[in-house]
Amino acid sequence: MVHLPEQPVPSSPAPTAVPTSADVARLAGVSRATVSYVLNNTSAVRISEATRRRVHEAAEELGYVPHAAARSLRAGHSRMVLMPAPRVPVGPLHSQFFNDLQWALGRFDYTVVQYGGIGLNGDEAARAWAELRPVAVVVPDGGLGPRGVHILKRSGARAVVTLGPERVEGAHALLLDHVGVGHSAGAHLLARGRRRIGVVVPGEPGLEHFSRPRLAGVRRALEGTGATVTELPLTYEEEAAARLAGRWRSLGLDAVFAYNDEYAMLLMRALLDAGVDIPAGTAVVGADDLMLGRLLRPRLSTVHIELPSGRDLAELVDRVVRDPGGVPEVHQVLGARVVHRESS
Amino acid sequence: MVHLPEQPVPSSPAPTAVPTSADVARLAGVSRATVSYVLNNTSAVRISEATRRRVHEAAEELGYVPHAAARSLRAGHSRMVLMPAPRVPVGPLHSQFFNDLQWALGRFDYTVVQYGGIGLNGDEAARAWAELRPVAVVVPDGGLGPRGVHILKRSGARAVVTLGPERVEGAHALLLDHVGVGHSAGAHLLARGRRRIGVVVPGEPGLEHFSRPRLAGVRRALEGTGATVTELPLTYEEEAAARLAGRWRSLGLDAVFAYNDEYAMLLMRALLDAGVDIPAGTAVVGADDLMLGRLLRPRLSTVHIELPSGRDLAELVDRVVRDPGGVPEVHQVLGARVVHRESS
DNA sequence: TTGAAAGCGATACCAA
DNA sequence: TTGGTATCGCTTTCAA
Repeated sequence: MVHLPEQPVPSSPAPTAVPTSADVARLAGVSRATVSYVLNNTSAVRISEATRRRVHEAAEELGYVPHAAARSLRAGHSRMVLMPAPRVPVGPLHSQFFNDLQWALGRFDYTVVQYGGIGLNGDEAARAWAELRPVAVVVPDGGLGPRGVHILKRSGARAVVTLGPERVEGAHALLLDHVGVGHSAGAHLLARGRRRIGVVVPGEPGLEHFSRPRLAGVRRALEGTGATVTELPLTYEEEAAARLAGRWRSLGLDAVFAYNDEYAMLLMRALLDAGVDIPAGTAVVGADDLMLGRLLRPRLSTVHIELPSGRDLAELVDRVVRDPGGVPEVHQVLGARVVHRESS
Repeated sequence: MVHLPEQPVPSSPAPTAVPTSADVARLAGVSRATVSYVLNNTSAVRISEATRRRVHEAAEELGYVPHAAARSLRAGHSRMVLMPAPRVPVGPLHSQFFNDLQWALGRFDYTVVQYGGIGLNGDEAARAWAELRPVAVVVPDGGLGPRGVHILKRSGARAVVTLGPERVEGAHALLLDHVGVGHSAGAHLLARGRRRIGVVVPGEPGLEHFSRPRLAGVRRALEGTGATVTELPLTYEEEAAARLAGRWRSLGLDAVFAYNDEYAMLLMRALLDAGVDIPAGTAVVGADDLMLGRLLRPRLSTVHIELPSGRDLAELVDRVVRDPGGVPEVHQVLGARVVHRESS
């Protein structure tokens, strides 16, 4: 490819290059060093008030904004915390969590960047993230293996924290115990006298990381009780739910753990439309404890999930960044407890 | 602050510094230039197969990952598209849109970064974004003024696209016509014979950018018809909805536009619990056309909102980046159309 | 109090 | 085919 000279046809009013500290220095009639001192309020050096003013005015006039890449290149480190964007449609819980985390890390003077490594998988993605030289990486779902962790650390990441169902060698882990979610639901249904329990498994790709452990949890809760588990594949569509509801009686189930509240709402609607009595005929339990569960009739029983607070995670990140030497910590952070309402 | 020598107490197995292309060159016994040629597959230069292999092996062995900041510093530009994270809790529509956009821009070989300028406001935020020297910026809600646009452009952003209810001087705009959303709802309710129309205004801060125009749209639809508009402040809580429903009869309304589907669900539940007949007594219309609306009984009428496709926006961004000279484009991108179901 | 200059990591020109 | 080297923008030591 041939690079033409910059701005072959200057169509903008002022196709001027973006101002650098050298430009500011020139305009203020000082050296670049002085500009840096003034703009960063370097305390180790005293600059006369007059010079200060001149520099500030020059910077203002030029619309000077420092170049973050150059700065961190020089500094040898940044305060960027990278959080790869999850590739599955994220629920309100997750959004909320991300906002919290962002805010909390901001309090520690970190900058959170959400970066989409779409299309990349495994180590490819880790490499792409490593190029940004983040000081820490918080990885939501299971898209990172031990090799990825190694790559990130090798590239200077002082903290790698995974946030998912299982720990990853070398990284600190906040274990989101989805098995426990399923287990709670299963135990609850069992305690309510249910014996033939369906478990919704979303058909949407990318949700296996959550749905598999939840299913396993139900299984575990039912072990040795004689109660049975039936997998119920279901995509998030009305027709799919209607089809499932249509053959409900033939399934002979007396309860269903519907993966989460949204699937529960979908399925419950279809079941009611099909004349299934809830909870008398079939008990329904969701998960996530969203507002909508309280608005349904019958009110939806659900598994309340306690995500780690953004503050806690931010503190962990900061602690590890300051002392990266320690042994990877593993925290169980997902408190699962059943909120019993009317549907079970 | 005193900088101790790196790694005072090497607790990790190999506290080695992060490898640079110079390290790779040394290990492979070639120059840094050669390393660069090989790793970037520079076509303008031919490197012997043997050298290629040595370089690749060295890079592999060291776990070398290029330094994005250094690269873009040298190159003088990056392909980063910055999208400031919205500061309000984002709905499923928005998440979906962001994912689309990310994917679509990825097709053009851009990299999307979502950056949280939490706590900063106005020009402060713009300056923070400008420090990253993105080639383009896509700003979701109204957090950017003409000054901000100027700062970004001055810092090398070739495309600034706002995505919100009103255009911003100097930036390309995708006008999300929330007035039209309200207008559709109002016109629909009017056509259904309703005359005293309530409009829910969410109490949550940060939603005014959307709720005000929607309200204004309803007002406009009713102009000169004799029908009346009543503002209904409502926070997203069951108790608030119950209180509102409790004084419903005294309000004397025969219809309500509930801001969006989620607020509609909340309010509709409260109204039904209070014995209000829907739609006979009061018609309810939501917006966003979420799945949940179809699952409610009565089925929720809603305003379907057509967001711009990620592809379209990506194309706009790419086009403007390639030719930044043009006059800012303004696109109406929000197709609003009523989906009539049972609640109205 | 200010300036000159080295250097962070990668790339691309020009020589060899 | 490969290597030396200037350069991007910024910070920071060292000298003046």
